[in-house]
Amino acid sequence: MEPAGTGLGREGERMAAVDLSTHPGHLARRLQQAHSLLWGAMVSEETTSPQFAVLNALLEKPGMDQRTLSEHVHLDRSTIADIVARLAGRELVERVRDPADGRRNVLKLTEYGRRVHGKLVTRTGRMNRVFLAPLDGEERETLLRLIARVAGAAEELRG
Amino acid sequence: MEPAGTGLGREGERMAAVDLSTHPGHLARRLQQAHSLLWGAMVSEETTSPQFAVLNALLEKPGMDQRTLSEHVHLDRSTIADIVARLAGRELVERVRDPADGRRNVLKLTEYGRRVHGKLVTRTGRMNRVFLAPLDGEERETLLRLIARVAGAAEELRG
DNA sequence: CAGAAATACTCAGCACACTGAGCAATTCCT
DNA sequence: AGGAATTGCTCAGTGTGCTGAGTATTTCTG
Repeated sequence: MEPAGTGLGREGERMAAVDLSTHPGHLARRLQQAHSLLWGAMVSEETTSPQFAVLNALLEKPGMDQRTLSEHVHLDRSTIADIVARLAGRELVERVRDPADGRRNVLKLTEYGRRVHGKLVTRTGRMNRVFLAPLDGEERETLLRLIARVAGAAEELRG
Repeated sequence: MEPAGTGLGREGERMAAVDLSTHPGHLARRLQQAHSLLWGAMVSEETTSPQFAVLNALLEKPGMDQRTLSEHVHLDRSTIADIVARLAGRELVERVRDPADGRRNVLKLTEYGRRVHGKLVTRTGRMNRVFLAPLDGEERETLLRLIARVAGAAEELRG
C-alpha cells in the first residue's frame, strides 16, 4: 500500500522531508487563507466570513443564545463571544440578557444587520463562483461533499 | 442552472438565509479547525501544524531566509517571523544574520529540531490516516487534488 | 560615488480560535 | 427549602494570520 511510505532516505539521511501537498491540514489552511483574502477583496473588508456566518445563522433562527449559535456555526463559545461583541458594537446584532434566564444573551439581527446580510449574500455568491472557477460543476459538488464528510467526522470525534 | 438561485423567499421575506454547507470558505474553516484539534490530540501540543511545516521546509532546504521560507510554506512574512521566533526560542531552529547580506536571517534546523521533526513525521502520518478515514483511497486523492487546485488558483490571483 | 529604488526584516494593530479558570444564574435532588 | 450540579457567559493567555508603517541594508542608476 505504501511504496516508500516511511521515507527512509538513501545514505545517511535520518528522516526525509515530507511532501506537504499530501497533507490535508496544510492544504486546508492554504484553502482557508486563500478564501479569506478573496473575501476581503470581493465581499467585504469590514465584515469577515465568520461574521457573515453568524449573521446568517441569526437571520435563520433569531433569539438564539451564544451557546446554541456556536454549535450552529461550529465555532467556540469564546470565539462567538468575541464576534458577537464586534457585531453588536457595529449595531448589526442586538444582544440582550434574557429576563427569563439571566445566564443567556438573546441575540437578534437589527434592521441594519438584515440589510448588510442581504448585500453580502449577493456578493458571496459572486465570490464563490470565482473561487471555484478552476473546477467544473461535478468537481465542485464533490469537493464540498468530501470536505463536509471529513470535517463532520472529525467534529464528531470530540462532541 | 440555478433552480431557485437568488433565493427570493415567499411572502414578505426580504432575503433568505443561506445554506453554509455549500460555501467553500465556511467548510474550509471547519476543516482546518477540526484538523488542528486532532493535531493537538494525536501529534503534538507544543508544536503546531504550521510550525511543523516550517521545520519540514528547513529540513529540505537549509539556509533559506524568511522571505523564501514564507513563499515555500505559503505563509505571510510577518507570520513566518512570529513562528520562527517561537521555534528559535525553543532551540528547534537556528536564526543568524547573514554576514554576506545584513538584511537576511539565515535559518537552519538544530540537531534537536531534526529529532523533533522526525518524531512528528511518524505521528503526522498516523493522524492523517485517522483524519481521512471517512474517505476511500480514491476519494482521498480527489479531495487533496481538488483543494490544491482551488487554493493554488486563488493564490495566483494575487502574486 | 551619491541618491534612489528595491529588499528583508521588525513592530503595532486587528481578527480569529482555542483552553482553562472563574462567576453568576438556574435547575436538580434530597 | 437548601446545597450540589449544571449551564451560560466572561476573562486571561497563547498561537495563527493579515495589513501597513517603519528601519536597515543592499543594489541600481545617474
